[in-house]
Amino acid sequence: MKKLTMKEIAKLANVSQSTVSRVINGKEGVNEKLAKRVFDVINEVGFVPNKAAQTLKQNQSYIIGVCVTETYNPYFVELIDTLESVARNYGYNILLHNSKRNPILEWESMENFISRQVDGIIFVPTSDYNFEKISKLPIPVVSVTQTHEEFHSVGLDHYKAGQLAAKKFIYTNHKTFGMVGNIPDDKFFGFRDTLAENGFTFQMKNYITIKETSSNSYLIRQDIEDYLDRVTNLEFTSVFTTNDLMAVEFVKAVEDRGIKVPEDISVIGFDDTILSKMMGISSIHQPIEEMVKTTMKLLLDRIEKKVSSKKVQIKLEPTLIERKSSRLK
Amino acid sequence: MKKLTMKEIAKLANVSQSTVSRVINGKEGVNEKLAKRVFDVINEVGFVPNKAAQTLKQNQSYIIGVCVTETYNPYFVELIDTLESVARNYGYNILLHNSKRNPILEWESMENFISRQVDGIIFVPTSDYNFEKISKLPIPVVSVTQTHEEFHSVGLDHYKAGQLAAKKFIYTNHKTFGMVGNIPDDKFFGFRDTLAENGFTFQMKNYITIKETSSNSYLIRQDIEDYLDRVTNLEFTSVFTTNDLMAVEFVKAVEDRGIKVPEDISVIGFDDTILSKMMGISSIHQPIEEMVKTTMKLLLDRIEKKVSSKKVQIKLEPTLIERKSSRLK
DNA sequence: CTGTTAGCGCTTTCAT
DNA sequence: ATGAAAGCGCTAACAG
Repeated sequence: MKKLTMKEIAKLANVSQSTVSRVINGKEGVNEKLAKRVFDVINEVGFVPNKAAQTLKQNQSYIIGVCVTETYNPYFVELIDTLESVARNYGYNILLHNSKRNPILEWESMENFISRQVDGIIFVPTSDYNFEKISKLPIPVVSVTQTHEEFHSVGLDHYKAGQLAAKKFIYTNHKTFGMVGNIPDDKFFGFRDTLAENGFTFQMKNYITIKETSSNSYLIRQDIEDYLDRVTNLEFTSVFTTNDLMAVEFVKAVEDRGIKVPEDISVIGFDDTILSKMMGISSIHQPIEEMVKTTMKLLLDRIEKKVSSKKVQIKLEPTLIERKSSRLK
Repeated sequence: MKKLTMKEIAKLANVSQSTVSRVINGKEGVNEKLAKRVFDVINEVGFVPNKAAQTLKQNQSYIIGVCVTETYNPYFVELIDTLESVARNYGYNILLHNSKRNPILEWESMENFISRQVDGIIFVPTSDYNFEKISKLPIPVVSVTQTHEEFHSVGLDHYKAGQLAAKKFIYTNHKTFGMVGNIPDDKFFGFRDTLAENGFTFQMKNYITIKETSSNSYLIRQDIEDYLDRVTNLEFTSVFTTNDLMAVEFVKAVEDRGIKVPEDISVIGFDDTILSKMMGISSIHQPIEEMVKTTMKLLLDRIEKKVSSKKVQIKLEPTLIERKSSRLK
């Protein structure tokens, strides 16, 4: 195979270059015989048109820029995979970047996207550091996973997810509650508020903080061990974690210390990934397929119909998948 | 932010468009004052050059096409992530495709890569179905993970990996051996041959076949359960699995039937992913970083220096990471 | 040192 | 119905 241009195809088929273009793009009104001759040549030599030239000419690349914050958590991998499939069905390719929770890299990715002429951007924000700049980008942007007022966005209702976990623990007769997470977020507020509404108070000393920089199992485990070393014994019988990685490491850490799950403590994770499935840990399910389809539709509507209007936020419903890590107290 | 062109920057800075180009590309011999004026305008308005135009003009896109076969196995995710990091350090972006083990999709991806003017391709083959066509592509191609004579390729030495597992089992006094995998491959041959060299014969009835289409934990588990239902009791005390997903599902399946790991049976997995780490399963380690760096260097050498020559295969050394799933019989 | 100009491969208008 | 020609944004050869 050699790299070919339409000009050369035109010569081989003995037609003009614009005719080749018409044939390839299925424009009406090309003589059937000519069209066939062109197709034959194309198939024979394996010609594919140069998308850089098409992009330049049409001012549209059929690429969507996707920027995630990490891939260590299988949740994001499933998200990316689904995005790729759905985008492909619409005739788009994905340009994938990983900001690694670094706002500098995040902005670099955005510049790269613009530079590559992507038609739209789907991203998981690192923080609000670049919010203003990103919201001023000259192409449609949708943030995914969590909703933000600054963007079109679709995400799970994290507040409700917290409520769901709290309610489950309360209904199964737990009286003391813990959480594992980074800095308190909507999941925490939902959890805490629901406890409060039911006459319980969340004790901040039962919040196990995982450092923002603890991005893998080993580091998460360290943070949990540090907590466990400090408190000597756990003052709660139920715990809700911010993602499945934390749930897994929490379960392993306490079991190593002779505390039984779920006999001594109930655990509910978050994301419902392969990890919680494998380990039999209860988890809040993320409807990834629905989330991605909604996201893509939102984005393509802005790209194709140029619907701009005001920012829309779409919150999806969490559901709890019960496994063997949680039970009646 | 608005989409801008060099022409508009030129007007704003009151210079010619080629001067803007020179400044952006750091060419020598531009008056400092002019350069500063141009930079100021660029920074003020946030201009980034149109890469589609650059690609068209320079016939080089600084994109590398990457096509993997799946992302359900965390091994591939780590591979992709590392590829992205290393490529970025060299100034390249990654265009990611997933063939899902489907040769039709694989070839579509290759055509897309050519169409997008990627400078080179790194891929994990689905099968040998497209080998001939892919080896004729007009740009450098490297296959990764396993070596193939048809391509420049870098991969682990799978035969040696099989040897390693077999030796471990033999040295720890096992007398009966099993394997879990798709159709027999180099890992199997290394395993079987090493047993033979030590006076053992691998019994094919101890080979648990996982269907090629069983691409997730649930399906793998089904295949294992089918086998277990059929044989009533296991005729081996040691088993080597083709990847960590299989190892995990095997361990869970037998433990559900009251067989203890490692007391009753020793298990060695493959890939040394987060899964085996989490579950404490011994596994053959893949040196991903080394593999990716080697791959990228091989590819960039062909891209930049146009070193063509004959195909080179690079095989990396496997190592065994011992955890608690294997022990002395 | 800087500006003018041609041309990368394509789509699309215009002319025939 | 088909071809000729302009132009997308950029780089680089050429001219001054």
